[in-house]
Amino acid sequence: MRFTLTTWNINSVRLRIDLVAKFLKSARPDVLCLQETKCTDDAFPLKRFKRLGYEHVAINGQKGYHGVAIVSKLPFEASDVRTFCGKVDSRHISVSFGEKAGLHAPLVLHNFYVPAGGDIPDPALNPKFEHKLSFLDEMKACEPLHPKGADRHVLVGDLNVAPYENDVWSHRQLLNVVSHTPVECEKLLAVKDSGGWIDIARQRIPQTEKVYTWWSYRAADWTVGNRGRRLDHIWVSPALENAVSDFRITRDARSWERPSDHVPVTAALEV
DNA sequence: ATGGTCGGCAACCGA
Repeated sequence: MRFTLTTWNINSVRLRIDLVAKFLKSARPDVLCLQETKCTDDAFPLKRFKRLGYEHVAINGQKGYHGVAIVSKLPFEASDVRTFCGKVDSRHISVSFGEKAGLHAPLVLHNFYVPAGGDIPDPALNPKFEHKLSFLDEMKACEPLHPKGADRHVLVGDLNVAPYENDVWSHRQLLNVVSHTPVECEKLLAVKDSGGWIDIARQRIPQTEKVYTWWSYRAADWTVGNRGRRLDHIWVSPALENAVSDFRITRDARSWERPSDHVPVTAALEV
């Protein structure tokens, strides 16, 4: 069975619901993981998703900030929410798929929105950067993010870190810019390695090739110089390493009308 | 070298 999923930081699901609909009508992933929905659960545009054929929805929203959701054509067995760093921020939601979705074995999907970390890359001066580093440390220590041998787990989201040299437009110029500083890159890779996760973008695209999923709003023309970063990730557990049959970044979405600064990232898994 | 733009929500905060 082919299982397709997309992760997309939508930067307000209510404002951009028409863009989401446009994407879903064309790409038709089984599952869409959203970050920065920026609304409470009762304000989430449920009906619109249901009309689009995404009847199964798990939401962890909050007013004005953050917020994550998983919308799906396939039914879940269960969903769960975790908190990090002793805050109530809505930055995680997970669901499990199984028999109801037609799967012969369970598949667990985690959707994360890691703190951006503010501007100053010094945890002593910037509490937001300190929060980001602590969040990554807690992810590393989080037992459910350590899949065992045959576990079929997927972790996606806006992880707000571009860990490798060619995940940013200029490694040299971004070394001291939050999202690509050595300390946070090391911590993100420690999360990945502690769970044995496989970063499927880099499984499928050579490390020598530039790959981006985000382009800043702070440029008159985002295409000039192609100054992007790879902040959005899809990781799979070792049991799914050979199950990945497709990976794509919908770069066009950055030029849609009133776009998010992030674009959809999609994978297909043979499960 | 610096500042540049968004969205939420109604003055700035977070990104």
